Amino acid sequence: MVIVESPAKARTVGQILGSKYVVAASQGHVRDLPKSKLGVDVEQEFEPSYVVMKEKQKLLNTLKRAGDEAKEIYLATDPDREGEAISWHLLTAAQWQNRADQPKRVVFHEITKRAVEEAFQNPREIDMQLVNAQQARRILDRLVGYQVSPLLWRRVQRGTSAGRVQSAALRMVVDREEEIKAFVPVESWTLEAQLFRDTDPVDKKHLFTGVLHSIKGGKGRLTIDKEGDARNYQDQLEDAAYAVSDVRKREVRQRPAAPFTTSTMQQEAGRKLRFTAQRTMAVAQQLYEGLAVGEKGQAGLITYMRTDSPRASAPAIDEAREYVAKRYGKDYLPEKARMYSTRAKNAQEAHEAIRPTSIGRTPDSLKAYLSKEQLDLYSLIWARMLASQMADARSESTTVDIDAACKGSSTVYLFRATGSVLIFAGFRTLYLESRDDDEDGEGRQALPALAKGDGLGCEQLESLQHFTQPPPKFTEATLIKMMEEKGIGRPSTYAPTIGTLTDRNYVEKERNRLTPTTLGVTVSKLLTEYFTDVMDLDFTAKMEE
DNA sequence: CAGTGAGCGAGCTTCCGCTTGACTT
Repeated sequence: MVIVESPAKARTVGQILGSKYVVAASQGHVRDLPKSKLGVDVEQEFEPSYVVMKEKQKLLNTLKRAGDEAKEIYLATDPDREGEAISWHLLTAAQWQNRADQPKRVVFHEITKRAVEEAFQNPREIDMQLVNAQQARRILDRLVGYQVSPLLWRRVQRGTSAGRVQSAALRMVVDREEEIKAFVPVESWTLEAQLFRDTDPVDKKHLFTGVLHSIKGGKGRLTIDKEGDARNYQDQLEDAAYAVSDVRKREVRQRPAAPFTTSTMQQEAGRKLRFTAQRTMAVAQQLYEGLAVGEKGQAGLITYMRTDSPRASAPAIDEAREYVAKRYGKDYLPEKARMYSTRAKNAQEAHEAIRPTSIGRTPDSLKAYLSKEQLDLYSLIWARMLASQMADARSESTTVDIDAACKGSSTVYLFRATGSVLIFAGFRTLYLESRDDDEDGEGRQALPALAKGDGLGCEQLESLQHFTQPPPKFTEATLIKMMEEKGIGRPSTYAPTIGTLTDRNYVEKERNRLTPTTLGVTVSKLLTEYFTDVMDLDFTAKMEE
């Protein structure tokens, strides 16, 4: 008998191993600390007392019976800290440690025939160091959560809660709100000239924008704080003579984004599809478990959706590259396969990236079988994976320096115009990651072909007022991104944690922006004052160490 | 004897991370 965590995974592994094996799923943890009391004896070396989870009792009985009948037992839970602990709990709860034939631990990071077979050729014992690390994590979370929360019931109101992850996330939202409130906008001005080549007709098509950059021969960029200064420059530049003094071009390459992890998928589905993190996960779960597609029956459409790894398996990369070559041609295929690695803190990389189980299953071919939500998310996952193995996009970026010689004085000002033209779309043909800030960025304009010495005309010169902007409020997407960066929470908890913050009435969501409530601010302030260590954003990172 | 109110004790809220399914709307 082989035990994995997820039923869908059990099906796939079962197909790989064949009929001599029974593959069953534990459906996550089967034992935990008791719900109604602390369950940790602080006086006795923090001894935990575990109980079988109520909803898992029947399942555990079934697993135990099947295991007792089996010739051999393989514990094939996920290859991470929690998975190791699940194996140990299964072994202990089913009392298999007394068997003549000890259960063996096997691990694989991808569900391919090769990886699974290799795992079964290299079984090992349960790694108690890893199990103990999990127990420490569990006990610590319980101590913080179950001892600090009651304090809030007494001091603030009943039903409130605190915890290592939720309180750190709450603090980020509260701190951000404070930054926004304390923000003092700083005024600045720019001078923008609408220019044209003096051999061109003066119409909208031939105009381009140059921005006052510096005084020729002076050092550093000109900064203009006040309207009066801007007007002064504008007066000096009245009827100035403009001419190109320098043209610089360089090629800019843009690389595709890595295949999805849970965090990046939640962010991107939030931005592009307006899904909440919870919605994204529910739909992804449906795609993972598979749907009746065509005549082949049930098929898992994507790999596992709770992962912190952007790495795709070698066969999946090969398949994507073949598809790119065939559909887009050789120009769109990088010479070597692209490899991606995680930047996230505390990543355990137990699973692959989130990708289609078969690139050949195009979104178009699934249209008839999927709901709109399923199809939208699948299309995103499919395109993201394929694009990750496509060639860079290449643009030519041009910087033009323009002399503006003032009439009636010897002063020459330097204007600068920047432009960018896409030369080769590469992966952008298929997929472009959206950004959190809406601004498209300057310098995207297409410039006319300019050369040193070209005379220019100025159609219009205007002074523009600007203010520095406060940091933006968090959205679900940006909060999840920040949590992952700081190593707060795990793929399985990003969405539920945001749920907790809203359930507790700590934050409110309005037009996708997260704002702390009075209650949220009160709780965060109180915790920060009295539990500085727990509220320290580095607490989790330090715990990992 | 019925109604009222003070006083006391028991039970409840709560964590994070792994998983799906039962249940409600």
